[in-house]
Amino acid sequence: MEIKNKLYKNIGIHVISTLFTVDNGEVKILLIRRSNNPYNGYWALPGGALYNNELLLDGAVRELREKTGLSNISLEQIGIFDRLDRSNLMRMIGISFLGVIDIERLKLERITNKTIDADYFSINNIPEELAYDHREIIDDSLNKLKDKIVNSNILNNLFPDGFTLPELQDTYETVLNKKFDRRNFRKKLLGMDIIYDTNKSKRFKGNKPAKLYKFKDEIDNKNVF
Amino acid sequence: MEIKNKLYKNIGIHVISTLFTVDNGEVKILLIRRSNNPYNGYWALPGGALYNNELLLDGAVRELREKTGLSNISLEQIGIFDRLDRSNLMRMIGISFLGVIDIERLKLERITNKTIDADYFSINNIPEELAYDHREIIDDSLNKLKDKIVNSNILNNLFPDGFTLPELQDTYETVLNKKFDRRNFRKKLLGMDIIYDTNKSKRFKGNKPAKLYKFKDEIDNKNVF
DNA sequence: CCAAAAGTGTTTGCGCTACACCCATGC
DNA sequence: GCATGGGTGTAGCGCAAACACTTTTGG
Repeated sequence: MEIKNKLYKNIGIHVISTLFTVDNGEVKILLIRRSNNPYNGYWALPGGALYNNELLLDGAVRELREKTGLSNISLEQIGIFDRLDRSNLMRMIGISFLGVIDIERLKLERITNKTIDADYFSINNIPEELAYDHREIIDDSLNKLKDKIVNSNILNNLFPDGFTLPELQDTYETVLNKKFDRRNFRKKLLGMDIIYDTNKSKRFKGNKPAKLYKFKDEIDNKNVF
Repeated sequence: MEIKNKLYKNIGIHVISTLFTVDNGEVKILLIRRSNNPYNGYWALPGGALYNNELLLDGAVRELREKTGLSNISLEQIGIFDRLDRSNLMRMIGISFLGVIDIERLKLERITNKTIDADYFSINNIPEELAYDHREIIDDSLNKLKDKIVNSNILNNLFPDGFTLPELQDTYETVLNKKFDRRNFRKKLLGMDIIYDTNKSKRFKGNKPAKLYKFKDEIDNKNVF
């Protein structure tokens, strides 16, 4: 059976990822510089067109790998962007994804991947003009990130070896832009049955070592804040 | 500029709506019976293919009108379904919408619209075999509905003239499948600054009239339960 | 022994829960 | 005046917020 109606043709899907890290008291995201048209030379979120034989998540993962060299990133679908003029090539529906990665890996990948310019930017210092509607996607993704960190274990991706409670508290404070009492924070996290002790500890320069924790696999339906 | 890569062609978008009502202690949804292939004769959610020159929400509204005669329905985008075999015609990405409507309107439309068979079904008594992945979409939509009723004013659509607090409580109890204490329910709702008195009241057969309330326009960031 | 950050308990107040009686209306 | 469902107040409990000192380590 052949599609006749022209109104049903020439639609495509963009899969676009916002990869967050938290570093030095700032939320940062990964951007790449586009090397072809449209928006040649503009900074943009990593992403591209979905193949007609691939799942959305697979497409997002593939595009992230092709554009940045990063693999083994856990992404989640979070938004849809459908403005008619998103792309001037043909009608493109944008489907956005969110991921979290530790800063060390982000730095490393930025250097080793030669094929395209890539860098990470503080959320408060993003280039003025981004490709497509990526500025809008970033704003939406940041809001979704704020939800995710309080009701999922997504922050495990920021701390591959586990986090100390002070580190975790700093992360919450940075992303949510809010301060917490240290004792209440510990009590809450330890009392919620959502993290576990890895029996390892971490030492910063010159003081008492702190225990390393990780989020449990299943913490759904629990809200940290 | 012409799209060359075949992998970028032959993708389409389905916009699909789940329209909920609550009636007689049951959650019900609107289904239509398909009158052409694929899935000819199957019950299905109202929906269809997006045009390449229309917004997703506009497409969902249009399809709902074309398939059921219903207009002036407020819909919200809530999910994405991307299985490769969703449709055998071509690759179709399903984008789902949710709406709430009062039972009287649903009954009326079902009768007046002659062009296609339509009916509403209790969520506990849905036809075994639905078209496409619509069973999956319904299950997802019901979960989203449970979220929406506790943190948005979506239930205004179920009560166009306002609701009495006992009516509202019944609705919550039906959808969430949970019981609440009447006094605590009233205290909570009245104390949250999310509903207002319409200065009208409603009388059921033979007893004290109850005040009619409506949700305020902006109740974001407040969770009823 | 000093600096720096980790770790720990108690008190207070507020919001949620549990619970029983009076009120307005139609018939 | 009675049946039906609407409307109201209070006491106890558990969770969250506020708050300051001790411990461990490296230098």
